[in-house]
Amino acid sequence: MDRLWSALSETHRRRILDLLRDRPCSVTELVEALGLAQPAVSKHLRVLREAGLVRVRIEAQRRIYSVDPAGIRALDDWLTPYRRLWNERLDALGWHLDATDDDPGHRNAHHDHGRI
Amino acid sequence: MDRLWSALSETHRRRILDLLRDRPCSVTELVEALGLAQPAVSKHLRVLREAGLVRVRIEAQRRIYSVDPAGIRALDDWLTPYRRLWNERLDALGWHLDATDDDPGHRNAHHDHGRI
DNA sequence: CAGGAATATAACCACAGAGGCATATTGGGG
DNA sequence: CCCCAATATGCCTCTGTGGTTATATTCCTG
Repeated sequence: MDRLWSALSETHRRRILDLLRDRPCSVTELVEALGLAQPAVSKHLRVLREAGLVRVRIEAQRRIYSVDPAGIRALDDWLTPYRRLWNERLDALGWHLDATDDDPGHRNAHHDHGRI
Repeated sequence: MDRLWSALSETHRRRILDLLRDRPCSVTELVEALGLAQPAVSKHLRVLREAGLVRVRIEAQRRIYSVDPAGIRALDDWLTPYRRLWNERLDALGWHLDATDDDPGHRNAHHDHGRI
């Protein structure tokens, strides 16, 4: 878990994920997109790989990297218990009940946060 | 956004969030729970606050900290475009459709991941 | 109003990690 | 088989940051 977070804490690595979300890329492509030296990018990719956030497919001398859903999944799992929390608070405070809400039934739940 | 991730990259800070998710706590309570020195905890709390992850309520000399949904919300938003991705991959590969799935209707859904 | 409890801030130290350059490695093409 | 292209790894440096101790601040209590 620690690896996951520390991998994601870096701007360039999040940028890499953004790029890979679009389409799988070779290292060279990423180097060009990021404006970093190639070794730096390779290192970032290593970190991302060890965190379960990207995968490699070897294709001749090219390494084609793509997002590994496992890592994202882990992050989502971590987030789950908190999501409940912010749903409660949102309607408790009468905030923006926008359309991005996945779970429409929840906002009507009787929120008795009795322990506070 | 950078602040958010760097705040979350630290184990103790994530632990603090875990604790606060249960109930709001004073600094001293957190100090005891974490086994860290008080100044260290105060610094972590500062970082979490500036990242929009916790809030403070002043109560006499006590500072009562609690989770600020805003930060969690931001993280969730970041995750959104990726969630689509791993949904596609999961059923494309016929992976573990375990019981942790929040959305029971989904696993039976006819998964036409037409765009990949 | 003095004393102490609760918390924040400052100064300092130590270590992790991000970046750069040089080099090793691997695979393909002439 | 040799050379080049693509990528990884090693080594070094430097900045960022987490931890500690000491001190400032704030507010209740006797």
